[in-house]
Amino acid sequence: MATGRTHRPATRSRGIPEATVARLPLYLRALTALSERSVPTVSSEELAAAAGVNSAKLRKDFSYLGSYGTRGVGYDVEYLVYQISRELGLTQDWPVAIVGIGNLGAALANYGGFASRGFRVAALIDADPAMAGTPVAGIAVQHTDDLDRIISDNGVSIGVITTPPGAAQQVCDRLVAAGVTSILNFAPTVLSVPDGVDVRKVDLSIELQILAFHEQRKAGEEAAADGRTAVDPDTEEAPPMRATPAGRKGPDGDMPAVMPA
Amino acid sequence: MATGRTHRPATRSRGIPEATVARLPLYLRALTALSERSVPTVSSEELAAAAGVNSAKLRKDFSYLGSYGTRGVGYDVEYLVYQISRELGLTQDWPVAIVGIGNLGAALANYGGFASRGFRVAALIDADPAMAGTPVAGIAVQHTDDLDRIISDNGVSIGVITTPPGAAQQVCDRLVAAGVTSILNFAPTVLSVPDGVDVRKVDLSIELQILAFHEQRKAGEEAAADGRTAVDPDTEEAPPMRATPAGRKGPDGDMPAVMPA
DNA sequence: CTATCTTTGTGCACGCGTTCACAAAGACAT
DNA sequence: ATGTCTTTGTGAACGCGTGCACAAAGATAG
Repeated sequence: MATGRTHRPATRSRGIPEATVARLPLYLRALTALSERSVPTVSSEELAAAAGVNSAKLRKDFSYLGSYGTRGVGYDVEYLVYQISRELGLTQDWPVAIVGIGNLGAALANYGGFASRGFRVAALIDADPAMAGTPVAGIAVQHTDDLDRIISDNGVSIGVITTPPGAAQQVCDRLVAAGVTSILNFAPTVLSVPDGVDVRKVDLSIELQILAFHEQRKAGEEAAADGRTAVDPDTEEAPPMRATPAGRKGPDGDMPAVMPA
Repeated sequence: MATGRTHRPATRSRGIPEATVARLPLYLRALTALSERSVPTVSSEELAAAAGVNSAKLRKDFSYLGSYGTRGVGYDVEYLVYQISRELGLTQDWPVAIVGIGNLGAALANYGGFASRGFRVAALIDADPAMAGTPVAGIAVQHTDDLDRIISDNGVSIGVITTPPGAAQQVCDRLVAAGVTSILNFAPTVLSVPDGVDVRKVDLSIELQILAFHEQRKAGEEAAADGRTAVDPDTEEAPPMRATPAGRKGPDGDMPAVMPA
């Protein structure tokens, strides 16, 4: 830039769209790969392809961070890596606590991708007294009773919940009370938290159900296109009408057969 | 290639918005809980609260499925459970194959929430010959060489990828070639697939980075509100200017120090 | 049957995010 | 210096999703 404009356009900094924030890690990953291959610069077109997004979208996203590109050339890889890292807050250390060391919790503790970007598994917490002291991924599991102290002592502000659904809200409350203000929830439960606390949820079951919806739709369309009997759910109707006013579902649990008058 | 076609107006079927589809599993979960408590009917207000959404949004979502409520009363729980299950395609069996039986893959195989809704782990596949035959979650792991046959024999149309990032695209290609049309990707990679194949990604690292962004922002605002030195990233500037035109990042891997003229 | 009360279903307006399309900016060659 | 060529940065239009607010529908009571 001619005038070396490194200053924010006033209130612009607070206005990074959420959708853009969600894509920054994607760009960062692609840029890191380029960096490792010692590629000095990339065009928006190339980077967009690597990140799997539209190039116009990418340019607009970067424009929110400031103008870090050079027209006619592209973006400097190393510089962008730094800028995005800084914007995402990855230049600092983020101690993370995982609560609920079952199959999933243990897998996450062992997951390499975790530590790779400034996130450090600072503590593993479980409600089972028998697990206390057991090392998982090289870290001794601690008991829930000490949750408060553990969070405080380690300065944890990001908590990961991998408990059974029944315990999630309670654990969440305790984490928040202890000072955690960001939560990544793997339990299939809707967590309620006070203002100022961010919750992001990862739900395998929901993802699969969304895929199933599209899968079913594809199957229906395909059958229709083949001239065969459509399997389209809207055509297939024949829903279960009322059985008995007090009818309950069977022990199976998922195939009801009741409907109001 | 990725340019794809433009003649796909998002959701084409009976016009159920994608955002609505993503919420249906949420409603279903809340409804199932009510069903287990033998609650006969719910109002949109109650159900919305249980699902953590706005009641108007919920009503509008349901309106896309048809009018299944009764004014002045609410919705019949059992009936709604069935309607949503049917719409999502959960009344049928979905055999799922998990490829990459490491920490995460094994955890998923053991995850109970998987089988709970019509999804059945039909096969576990791994590239390590030493794992072949080893039972995980009661299922013998099979070798990647037989991927094609395994998918076909079990009629798998949904695949879950939990391999290291380097192998993900290759595994994806093989799954698609074998007939899989829906993929749930846990590997931190952008998968490219032909039209007609749906991919959903679950990325722990990205979720954490998004949380870190907001966490950093909160910390900055709080500091500013306290009248102390702001930690606002845009104020903190002092970016790394050019080092040497050929300067590369250190072995550490994340703190570059280069910038173009 | 009429009146009142509850709750659904939806028309409408608004805001966010995406995409197009192009002018401006800079590199590079002559 | 001038011209050409490449690529960024962004104004503007568009479409989707959200939430308000209310009329219509039905239950319920008298």
